[in-house]
Amino acid sequence: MNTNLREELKARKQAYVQDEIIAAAARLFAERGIRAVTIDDIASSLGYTKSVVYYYFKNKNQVLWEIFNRIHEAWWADMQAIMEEDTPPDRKLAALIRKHALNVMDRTEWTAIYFRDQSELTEAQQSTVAERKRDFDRNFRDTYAKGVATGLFKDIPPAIVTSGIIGMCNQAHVWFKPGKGLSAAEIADHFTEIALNGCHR
Amino acid sequence: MNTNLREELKARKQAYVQDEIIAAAARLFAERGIRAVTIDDIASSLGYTKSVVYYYFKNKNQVLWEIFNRIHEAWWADMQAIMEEDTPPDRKLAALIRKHALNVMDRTEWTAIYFRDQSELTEAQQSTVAERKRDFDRNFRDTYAKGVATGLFKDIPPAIVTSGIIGMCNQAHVWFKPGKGLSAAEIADHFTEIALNGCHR
DNA sequence: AGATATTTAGACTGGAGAGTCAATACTTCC
DNA sequence: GGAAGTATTGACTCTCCAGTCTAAATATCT
Repeated sequence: MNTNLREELKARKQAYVQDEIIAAAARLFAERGIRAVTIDDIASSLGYTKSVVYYYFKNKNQVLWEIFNRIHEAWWADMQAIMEEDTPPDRKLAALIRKHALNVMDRTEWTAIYFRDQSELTEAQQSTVAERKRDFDRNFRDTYAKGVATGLFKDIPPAIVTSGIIGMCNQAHVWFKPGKGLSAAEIADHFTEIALNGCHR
Repeated sequence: MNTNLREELKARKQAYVQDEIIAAAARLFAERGIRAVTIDDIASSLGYTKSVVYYYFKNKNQVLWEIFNRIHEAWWADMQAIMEEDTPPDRKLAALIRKHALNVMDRTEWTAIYFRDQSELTEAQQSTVAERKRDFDRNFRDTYAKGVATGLFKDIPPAIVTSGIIGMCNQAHVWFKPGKGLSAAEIADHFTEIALNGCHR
């Protein structure tokens, strides 16, 4: 009778284990790259056997794809929130940069996987990623272009400026170590300052 | 009798084929990542069989390591030349940025491999790479620090500023496509301008 | 308790690919 | 022409790993 309730409970429990597996996989993938990580590695890093992973995921690709989806969901939600604010281009750009820098440093593993293992996705998945990336970049670009139009920013091709700025943030995943040196927030602030200063008219 | 001459000729010929193999490997590695490229792939992209590659290289790792060495040699030589010039910090930093941006865009494959496949090297090779990277970064950092000391640059931790700037250049390997949009030189100039403007006091 | 649904273990298959080896082709030199 | 040195081939081995399958263990419900 309570079959609905049971299904729900089951789903919640499964979601929990899936999260666990994804987190473990992300750690390993980021460190060594997908191809160098076996399903056994993922499982045994959690004290499970391979079969458990295959019980919760269809195959290796699905684990990876889930990671990509989570990256996107998190980044995109944050970006949407900022885009909806009614602020002038310079403040909006500052917010975008700061948030992106923080996101990268908050989850350096995700960023590492995103850049390193994109080619391991299927063609279809890769197009989806490309599309999402276009949307992401466009928000940066449009914000910059608006700033140029209102005389706030230097008249440099928006695609170049924003690619540079986004790149500055992205690469932080390589060198940023939490707990060493400046905090993520401090670094994000510096980056924002440098970038805005750099393109301010 | 002309054994010296012959050895030399042989060496030159072998070096030529090795270059060919390395170039082919670099193209493939950059596109798909080391683990996804077989020795057969490399060989047959040149019309050879696997054995030819094994005739010229001990194993897959040596091909990769040779690529890393060439990246380093090229980048380091360029950097040395700039460091030896007797110019003020701001002009020196500008030259470093411009050159690095150009190097990245000139050989996007190399940069892709450098960032993506570093973990495929042996421990010892990885330490060597880390050491070289430290030297590379130090030149940027010291130049910036000098600029701060002479009041040219903002007083932001040099490691942060320069990591940001280097990152901006590095990431260009992901999106730069020669022949599309601005040229590498134009982009390098814009980056230099943005960066210098960004940290100028 | 016992029936049913869910989760885990472990053994197995099949394919792919790194690296080896012995045999063959091609060059160069005398 | 033939001997020594150089380059190339293709068949073979051996290991590793993704993914499957069956059976066992555990939890849940009545």
